[in-house]
Amino acid sequence: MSGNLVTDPGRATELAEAEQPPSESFGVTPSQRHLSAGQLLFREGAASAGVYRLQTGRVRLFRSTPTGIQVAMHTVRRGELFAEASLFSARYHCDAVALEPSEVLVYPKRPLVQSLREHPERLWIFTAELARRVQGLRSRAEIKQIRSASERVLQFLALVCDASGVWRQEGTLKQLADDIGLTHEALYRTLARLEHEGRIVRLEGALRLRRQLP
Amino acid sequence: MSGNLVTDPGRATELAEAEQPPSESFGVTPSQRHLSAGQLLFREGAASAGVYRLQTGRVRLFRSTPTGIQVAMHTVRRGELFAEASLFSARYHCDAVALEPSEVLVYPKRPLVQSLREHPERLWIFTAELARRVQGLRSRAEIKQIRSASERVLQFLALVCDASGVWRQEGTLKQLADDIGLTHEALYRTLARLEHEGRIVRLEGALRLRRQLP
DNA sequence: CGTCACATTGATGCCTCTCAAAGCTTGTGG
DNA sequence: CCACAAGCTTTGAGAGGCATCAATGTGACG
Repeated sequence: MSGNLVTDPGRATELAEAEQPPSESFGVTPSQRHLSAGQLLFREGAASAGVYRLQTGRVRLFRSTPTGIQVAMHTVRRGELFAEASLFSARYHCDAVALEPSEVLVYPKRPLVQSLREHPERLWIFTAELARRVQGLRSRAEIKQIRSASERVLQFLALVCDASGVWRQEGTLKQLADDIGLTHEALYRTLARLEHEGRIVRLEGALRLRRQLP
Repeated sequence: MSGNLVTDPGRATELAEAEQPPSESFGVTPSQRHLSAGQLLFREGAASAGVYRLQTGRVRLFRSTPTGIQVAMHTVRRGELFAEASLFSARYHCDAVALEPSEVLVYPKRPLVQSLREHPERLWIFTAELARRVQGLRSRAEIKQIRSASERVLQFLALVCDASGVWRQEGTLKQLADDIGLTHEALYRTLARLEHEGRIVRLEGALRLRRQLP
């Protein structure tokens, strides 16, 4: 029944949102936009203009609360789609600010909505990407809930490694530390300890998880 | 263009996934299923049978990793839809186990996919719910990243309170502690301290955030 | 009235953050 | 080709904060 429109993201991609292939344009040709550090992309309450995909740099979503506090909602990662909810709402629900010089793709709202409406199979693909993102966010949240640094690292590796237990790092270990919510010092110490305990092996630009003996 | 199909979830619901109204059936009549504590709902690799909504109890999603470790992917909350990704995949990507006696609604896959395919407006609503969930998960993840217990509580309150700064608690404080990733002791202490410092007011079944003077 | 779960407070210890410093790699410019 | 800067990597010392264990109070419910 599902036929050729079924998209199976596979197992290894769930935490690797940032590594997804350029992916669909959903029938819309996006325009590119450059943001300098500190520049505002959109403001809470403004009419929603579209959906964005971050190509390079970093963008943070803020929300101003009734009591005047600014709450960070999310820090967008490279390759990630954001402000999807603006498709279903007339206005943005948060501010978006570039933390560094950044490049974003803009999918203008009207054409995108029209495209998704007129081509249900595109909407299906869009929905599939959202469902995948929900999965990824859930596992990420679960990982960050773990208190122990070593347990957190081990579970992260278990989740993203391939069949032979190897995880090939994309960026720096410092970035990894940030990803899993540790300071870089804590991560370095933890990796050193785990290797000393024989639970992982450190390779050139990669980590290998060793199967524990019972 | 978007017309009457646009669904605007509003501001206050983003962290309150569990409090969403019974919501759509997406054109499918779900069946109910009871799970006893420890019972397996579905297993990784099994043919995906449908999508679920947890009514009462607790369900946890696990994943067996290549190295044999079990990783907790997510703990489902009351009212939450889960296993949505199974719509786009032939097989489940994780195990689902009831932690307590639980009631789930089952939306069988075939009819649901057919319904969503034949009625794009239902798919649109389904997508909107997913987009909302992405928002909610993001803010929740951001909240949990905050180290300081008092900051975490304050940001949570700032995010979910109404215009007058009041948050009406739905369950127990113990549940709140679990939601925001604190032990209940730490939460009680934090609330006591925040009230003593004059930053919040504790009401009957509610908390009020006091606007800070500059 | 007894049980059970939530609410609250106390004492202790461990773990991670923080600050600090040094080695190492990479890139740039003179 | 060398020197310098910048960022990542690594290790050290100290402290603060939250988890943990423990005990008591309190309210609901049968």
